[in-house]
Amino acid sequence: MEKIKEFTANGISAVHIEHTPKISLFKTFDCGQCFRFEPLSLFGNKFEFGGVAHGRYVVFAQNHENELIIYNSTLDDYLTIWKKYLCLDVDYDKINSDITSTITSPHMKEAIEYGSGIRILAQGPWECIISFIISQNNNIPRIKKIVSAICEKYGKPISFMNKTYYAFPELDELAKASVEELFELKMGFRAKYIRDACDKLISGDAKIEYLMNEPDFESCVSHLCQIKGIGLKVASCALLFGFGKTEAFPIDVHIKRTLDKYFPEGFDYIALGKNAGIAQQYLFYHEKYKQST
DNA sequence: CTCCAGGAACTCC
DNA sequence: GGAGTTCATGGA
Repeated sequence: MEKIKEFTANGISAVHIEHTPKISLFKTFDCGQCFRFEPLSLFGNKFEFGGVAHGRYVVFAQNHENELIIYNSTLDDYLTIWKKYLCLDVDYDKINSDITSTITSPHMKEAIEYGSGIRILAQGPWECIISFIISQNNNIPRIKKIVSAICEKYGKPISFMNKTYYAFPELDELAKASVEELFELKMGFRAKYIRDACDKLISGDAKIEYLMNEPDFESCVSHLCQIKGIGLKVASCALLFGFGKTEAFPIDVHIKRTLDKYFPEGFDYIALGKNAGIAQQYLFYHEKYKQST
């Protein structure tokens, strides 16, 4: 059972939660699902990650896997915003054992153990759509640079400890950008895709509300694929990370590599149902970061 | 120099 | 309907 205390650090309101479900902040913010958090060492904890989410600057910290410290947060913020954002209301132990019993390959088990503690963040739908359009044929450090450039140019400033951060711009803010202005942010051919996403979301050809309410996954994919620059993989990432549609199984170069290498007989992600996205994240993290053959 | 990065559109046959 | 090519950028 969680044990929660509020406190202040350097005049900043904070929350300390003990006995949390297992979570690894390092893996969660290092696994390539989120482009807006950076490692810090401000408050003397073993792991600290700061960034903007839900329109405010926040620092998540921990010293072990069953603990969480949140700076610039009240107890109420934790219960109403951050607990959900960090997916701490979901039973990952059960998900992990369900994955293991569906996919019996030893490699699946190894990937789960290696990625243990990863949580799929509940990020904003709109932010995810744009971020994963940027992600195509791109690498994570440069994706982060481009996304933060977008925020600095079009998002609202947020002040924290004498520094200025920027929120991810709302649709109407980003929609002011011309293709030429976007191109200046070094996103290359993706500029016209961002412009098209803004156009279709403003005109109503594409609707975030539709995606939130439509239960059929394939219908959501088709709906997103109307937008230029969105194919199956980008749509799957947006639906997984931005809409909580965990039946998504995005297949990128790393996943393709790992499926070829360890599952030559095929990988039935449909059989995983709502656990497919979490299994995918374990496989991705293992393939990308574990240094071995 | 070439190759690659959380791909998709375009152009051929 | 598949297979190859192109698209911007920057780091290795």
